[in-house]
Amino acid sequence: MEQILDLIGNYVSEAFEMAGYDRELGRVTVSNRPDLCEYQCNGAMAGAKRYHKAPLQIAQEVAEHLEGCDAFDSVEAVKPGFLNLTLSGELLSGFLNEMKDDTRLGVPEAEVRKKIIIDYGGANVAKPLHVGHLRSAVIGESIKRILRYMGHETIGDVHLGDWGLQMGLIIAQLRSQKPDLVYFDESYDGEYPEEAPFTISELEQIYPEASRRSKEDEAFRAEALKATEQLQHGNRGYRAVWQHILDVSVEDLKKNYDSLDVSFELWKKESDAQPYIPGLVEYLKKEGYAHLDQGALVVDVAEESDTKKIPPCMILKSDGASLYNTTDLATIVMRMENWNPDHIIYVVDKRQDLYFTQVFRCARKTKLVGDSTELTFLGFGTMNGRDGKPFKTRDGGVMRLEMLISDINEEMLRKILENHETDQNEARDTAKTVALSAIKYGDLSNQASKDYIFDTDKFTSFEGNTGPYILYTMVRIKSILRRFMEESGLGRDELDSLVILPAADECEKSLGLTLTAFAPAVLQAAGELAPHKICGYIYELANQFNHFYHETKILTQEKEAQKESYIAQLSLTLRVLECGIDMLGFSAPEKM
RNA sequence: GAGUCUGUAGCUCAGCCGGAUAGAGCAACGGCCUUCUAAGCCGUGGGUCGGGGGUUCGAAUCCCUUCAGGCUCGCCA
Repeated sequence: MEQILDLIGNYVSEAFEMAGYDRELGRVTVSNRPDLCEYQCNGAMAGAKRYHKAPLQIAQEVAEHLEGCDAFDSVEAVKPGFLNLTLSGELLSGFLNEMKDDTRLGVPEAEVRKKIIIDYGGANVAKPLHVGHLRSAVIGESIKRILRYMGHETIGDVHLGDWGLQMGLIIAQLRSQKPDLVYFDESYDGEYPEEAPFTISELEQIYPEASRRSKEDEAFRAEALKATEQLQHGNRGYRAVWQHILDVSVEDLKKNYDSLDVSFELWKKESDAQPYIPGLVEYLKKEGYAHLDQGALVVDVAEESDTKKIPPCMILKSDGASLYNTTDLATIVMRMENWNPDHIIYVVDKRQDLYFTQVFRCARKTKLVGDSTELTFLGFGTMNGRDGKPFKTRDGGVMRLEMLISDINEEMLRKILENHETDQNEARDTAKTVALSAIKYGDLSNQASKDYIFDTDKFTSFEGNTGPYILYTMVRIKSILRRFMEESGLGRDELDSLVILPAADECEKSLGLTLTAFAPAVLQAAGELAPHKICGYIYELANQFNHFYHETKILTQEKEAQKESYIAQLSLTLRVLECGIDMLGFSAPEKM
């Protein structure tokens, strides 16, 4: 369906044309002075120079042509040359009725359906998720959902870190702790046990211990390096241990991501890209893209327009070993070969900006990706504590994501039980739902690229611009709709066949106008990969509803048609909110 | 040192591809629950948009400069 601004703009453009001006000047925007009008057109001022006329005069001429136009209740040409527009109630209600009958709620589908891989999560095997992983998961999931709503084919890939020295460290450490395990018996040639020789919590202790040890124990470090190499060259026992590490970790990671309502279509790993490396290196050498520099194999990626020197993209270290760059390039090769995406989006810490610039340039220069494939680095800022420094536990350690979530869950449960007498189990479920909204909304309502302060007190206080406020608003609507359905006998879907009448008063009209702004908000969020635009919109809509709710008696409305109109509008409001929070990655409870 | 990002109310943030009186939330203060969930609504106070130039009819927004802070700058990921 048509966008509201286009719909209005057509009338105004028509008027510009009739008055003898370029119809392009008739572009309409939402008013930034709601006290004066609902929509505005600044075209008269933009065209003043071109037509050597006072802007106000142009505006007046255009206004004359709009006189009697039934799309507007009023059209005014004012001061410098603004055209102030107030929509007619009929046009608005007509639009809303069309919107509620549209399964897409008025949001146009992307003109070209693209295949988009979103690389987010950033999890590593054998290491617990910590708060630093929160942003990538939450933002990536939301981006994926927004793009999916736009009609794109989206593929989320967790791109697990399961390769390199970290694996060797774990194996070496395990070997020194439990040397008797069959995996370390080189003469053993039977089947290895199905059961892993460690639990996830043991595994999570092994890595930090190994990491610490490698820094002070040279011999141990050498051992770990050797183990890494042997693993990569197919040592049977090490492979089996590695597989156990993977299995145990992935199971645990899935559990954690589940609790965040974050899911991945692909659980590809760095190791999956390794087979592509030899061919990649060969190709880069053969085509003359790569050359040796200080013993390392590199591809130059500097460009003339650079404002500073961009270092070359390193393919192989001087000792011949591959590195992160190599794996990332190989992953691109793998993705192109298997999925041939139109777009790959990396949701990664913004500190990796320069690094990804190198990788992207390299991939493009060496034609690993074609011109039709877009590569985007979506860098996010650091999640800080209230002191403005990276978020830590009270004693200064790295906080596990699990802890953060359970802290917020508990706090939320406490508040729910404090406010209402409810069933414990029900309250627990509700608390989880609300807590998730608090965490996700708290993150997503900030611009992704900026650092933000994760203030536990603020997020759990759920007042103002927070996830819980949005959910509370939705619960209020659900409650009204539930009662209406009980008394009318109508089902949830049937509510949407009720007709929305022209607004009876100002606050109802405001709500309606805000509803029409859904599509532009989604389009902007999708275009800019900016979930915070969805948050901003949803918050505004929740505000408008709460205002309307306060002013209007809905269920006790005597005129049946009016009541039904209210209900239809509330139902639409709820659907928009549900759609919005779904794009953010959380959902609303029935009660709270 | 170079590059880059950020600087908006006491605090946390929107607004930034130029438009009318710079917006929210928190905190402070004052109202509103016999009536659809008060986790709500309404109101008051609070800003030289870091500073200085410039472009423009018009600048928080664009350009230059300056100050302050963060981050990055080839064999880590």
